[in-house]
Amino acid sequence: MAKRMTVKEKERVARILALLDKEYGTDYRCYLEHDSAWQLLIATMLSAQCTDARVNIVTKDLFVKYPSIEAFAKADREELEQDIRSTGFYRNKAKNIIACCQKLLLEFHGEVPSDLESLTSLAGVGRKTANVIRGNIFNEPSIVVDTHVKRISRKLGLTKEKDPEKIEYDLMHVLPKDHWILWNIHIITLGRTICTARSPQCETCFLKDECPAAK
DNA sequence: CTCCCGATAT
DNA sequence: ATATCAGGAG
Repeated sequence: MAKRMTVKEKERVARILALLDKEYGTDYRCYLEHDSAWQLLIATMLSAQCTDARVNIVTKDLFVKYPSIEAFAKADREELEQDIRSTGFYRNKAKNIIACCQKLLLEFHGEVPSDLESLTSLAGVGRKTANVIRGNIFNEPSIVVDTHVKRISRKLGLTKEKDPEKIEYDLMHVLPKDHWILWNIHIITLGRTICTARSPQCETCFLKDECPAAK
């Protein structure tokens, strides 16, 4: 995406946002169930290459068995691996969760930090997971580039990049700040229902008139 | 770039 | 059978 948007492109983006707001509302609802910052952090770590529905099934029991950061920090690695097995990548995820929680206790007083640098210094926490925490827990305007945001932002012509960090910067220029957090939720909702990766339903999509890929 | 990996839809 | 799922690290 060019650094400067034309007036017409700004208007198109505004129409897209209005259509999304109209269809899905502007209430922010996180798809990963949690009742604390550290729970959302672990749920998001588990969500790598896994559906949010599966993560919610696993975390329902997981957060009963491990009710605190301390519990995860001293967890038996092989036992935790089995507890989270169905989310995939379970060896990496178990190792990362334990190391992450140990570091939270040792270096962050058991509190989930709010800045990008601290968050991404935690094992298994990359830019995407860090931005989920910043947006959801701390209400910091942040763009989360996951598989749906990547695919659909490119389809809509809002970026031509493939690198998530470059996509993030493009979207920061294209989207008004008050829609940064909402963009993820709306695009994920769209991506799970209409604009799926395997068989997008362009004919019935409410964005088809604004989407270059629908023609 | 590769590897990690089970569950599900197509 | 294969592509895909709220990615991250080496």
